[in-house]
Amino acid sequence: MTLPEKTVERLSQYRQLLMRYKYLDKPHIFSKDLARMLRINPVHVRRDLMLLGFSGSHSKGYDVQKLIDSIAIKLECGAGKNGCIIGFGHTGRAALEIFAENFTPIKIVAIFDTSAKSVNNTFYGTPCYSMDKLANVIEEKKITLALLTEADEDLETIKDLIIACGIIGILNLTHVKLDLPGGVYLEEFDLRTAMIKLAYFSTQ
Amino acid sequence: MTLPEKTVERLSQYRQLLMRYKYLDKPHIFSKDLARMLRINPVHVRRDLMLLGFSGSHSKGYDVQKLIDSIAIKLECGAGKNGCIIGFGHTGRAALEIFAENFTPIKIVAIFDTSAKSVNNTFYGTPCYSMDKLANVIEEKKITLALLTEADEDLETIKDLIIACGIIGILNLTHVKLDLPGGVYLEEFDLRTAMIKLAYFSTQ
DNA sequence: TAGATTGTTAATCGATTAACAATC
DNA sequence: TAGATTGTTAATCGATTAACAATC
Repeated sequence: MTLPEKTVERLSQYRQLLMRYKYLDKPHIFSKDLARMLRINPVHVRRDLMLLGFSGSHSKGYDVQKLIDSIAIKLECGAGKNGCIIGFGHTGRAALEIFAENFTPIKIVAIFDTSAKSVNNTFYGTPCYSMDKLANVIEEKKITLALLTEADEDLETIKDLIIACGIIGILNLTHVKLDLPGGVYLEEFDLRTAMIKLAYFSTQ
Repeated sequence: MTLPEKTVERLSQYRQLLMRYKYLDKPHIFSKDLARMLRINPVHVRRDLMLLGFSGSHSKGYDVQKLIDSIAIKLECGAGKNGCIIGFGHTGRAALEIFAENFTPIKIVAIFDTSAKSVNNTFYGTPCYSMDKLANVIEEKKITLALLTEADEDLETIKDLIIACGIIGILNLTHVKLDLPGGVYLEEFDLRTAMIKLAYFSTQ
């Protein structure tokens, strides 16, 4: 049974937060404390954990380590997935830093770029390939997720190519709208649109 | 009357798209064509424009130039707003590039960073200041929007300071959750969470 | 008139939250 | 028992979309 989108978002955040919390050596946590740290409603926490199928205790709250494990099992589906970064400008570099410095269930195993300066070098241990290696590397390394940033090449062409090679999830950080076949999941974020929303709602 | 969030997002995208479309010298456009280019439902377009108070013609569709102007007036509230970037790592640089290369109603007029390499230089014409200038520059340049990226300093302290100086909209690109007083609008994007969502839903 | 399009309402769907029973 | 918390249902709210009248 598939979890709602927002529940998945929050579960991922509960886990991130609890990973740090557990060093406080408190073995249990109440929904209201978890909620306060994430600035959300405690009912959200309890409902999300109910959907996860995780139970707490009326007197002690939720077992921190068990909850971390339970979320990990559900979200990681047992094993980490391989991802790649396409386009190695500032956005691509920012993304790589985040994945290099933090434990996440996704492992970035390849970078693709057109610039001669980057190609054939490694960054945080991740090799950068030229664009014409896209198909080969994605297939060889069994990469299923792609983080798409502004690249010099035509995005539609890149998109068709990577989907043909086995990419089933794309995070599109460019301003270009992509037309995807069924079976490929898309997540998008457009900085420009976010700022315009901000400008509008901050003065309402 | 305040527009729904999603309508504001789409209006901003209609405008971006039409700015390019108008060079095709087609003075009018139908809702279905606009919708197809943005991969959305034509009803969305018509409903959004209804909420904007913009009318089309049954035979010709919508006047492109008039629609661009009408969205601009609504979203820009008459004048561009000043924004700043706090933290000038890769994320901050990626953002600056986007705002330098594209016309948007938001003008980035200051960058703040701790690194001696960046401070006192200008990037795409935008000056970079040291963090201790935050309060002064925000007040002097009448900056109301802030784009927050990972910085060395404590984010809670920065947040309290900039709100006291007049910031009313924050785009938080860090993984830290911010607690904001009423009257300050918040927009957030967390790359890690987005990738985890992608990993989960791409295999459902 | 027939066909295509706009404009608008009502139905549907998902996310949030109020309410409250059950439990410790 | 009283008080606090979990677990769950039902109500509410916002976003999407189906349906259709009005218009060219």
